[in-house]
Amino acid sequence: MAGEKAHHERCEGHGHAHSPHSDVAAMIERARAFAAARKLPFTEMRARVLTVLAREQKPLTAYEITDRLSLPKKVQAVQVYRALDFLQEAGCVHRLASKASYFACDHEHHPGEAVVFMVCSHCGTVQEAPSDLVAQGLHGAAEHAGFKPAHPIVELEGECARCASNPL
Amino acid sequence: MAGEKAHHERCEGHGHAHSPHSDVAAMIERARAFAAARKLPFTEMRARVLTVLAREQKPLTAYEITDRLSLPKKVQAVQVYRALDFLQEAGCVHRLASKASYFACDHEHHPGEAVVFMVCSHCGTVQEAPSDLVAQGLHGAAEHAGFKPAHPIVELEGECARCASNPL
DNA sequence: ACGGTGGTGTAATACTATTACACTTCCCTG
DNA sequence: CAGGGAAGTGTAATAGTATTACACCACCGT
Repeated sequence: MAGEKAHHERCEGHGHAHSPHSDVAAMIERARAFAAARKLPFTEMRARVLTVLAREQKPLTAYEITDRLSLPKKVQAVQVYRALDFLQEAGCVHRLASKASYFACDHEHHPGEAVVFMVCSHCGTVQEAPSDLVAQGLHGAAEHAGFKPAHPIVELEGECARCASNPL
Repeated sequence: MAGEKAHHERCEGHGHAHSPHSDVAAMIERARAFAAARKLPFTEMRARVLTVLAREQKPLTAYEITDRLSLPKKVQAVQVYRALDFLQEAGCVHRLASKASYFACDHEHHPGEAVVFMVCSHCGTVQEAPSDLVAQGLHGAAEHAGFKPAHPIVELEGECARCASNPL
């Protein structure tokens, strides 16, 4: 558990989904840098989708994003999906498989890392936490099965600290 | 890793998704026992859905199951979803969140256990492997965040041993 | 000017999952 | 054994998620 703890320490600041909105501008900047590095344009649509997600604490479905962007002019879901594809490749947005929804992420992920998405079933917020133990477990299971691992999905449904203490 | 290995040993026989079809009858029997324990009927629809999944090595979508069951008489998706709900509660079927599909599982899962679903991106088969390390990692991440864990989803996309050795 | 890569806008469609309701079966209990 | 309730079925309709197709546009390099 020692390595685990150290890892958490190193990553402190992560997962505080309730903080105001952790610097939307910085997230935009990160996406812009990714685009520049690949010589791809960081278009207005991409910026608008990322901004909507970055302002929200909770994951949104593609259609919820579509609705929020449909003023002043109606936007089609397919446009949002295209932007989401880009933003996911950029690592700025993750898809929550269990809810078919998307949320912004404000920090880098490293290859080989396993990140746990903790989803509150009460308020819907997501906290991310990297876990070396989970990564080792995945690696071990794969090795034992002769399986060549690529992309892990680790989601944990439960109740966040805030909701547990605010019975409401 | 010692505990991990022991766990694997104890569970040997798991995850051999390629074996003929690991005793459809036994899976039916397990579902029947679950139904009996709850004094619920193990109906024909439930048996048909489970049989289709148990014969298949790969996950199927609800609509693929619907198609397979639509002879001699057309079946509606909602009937399949109802049977799937029951079978999931019985622990005989799992949902693969990353693919929105369902597959049969021929062994018991224990509370607190974390099971990795290894999904081959080439042939689509799923192998299951419980991992104590993953369970510990999830628990640790949750504890660190003050998060009360309920239901974990752990899926690992990659290439299975068979596909890796059969380049085709 | 030209061609190519990549994005946009629009429409249509495919795929996944749920709700609603009328009807039946079974059990159990009074 | 009539009545009532829990649980399932069959059917139709609808909600929600994601993709395909295509015509057009903007930028970049030549």
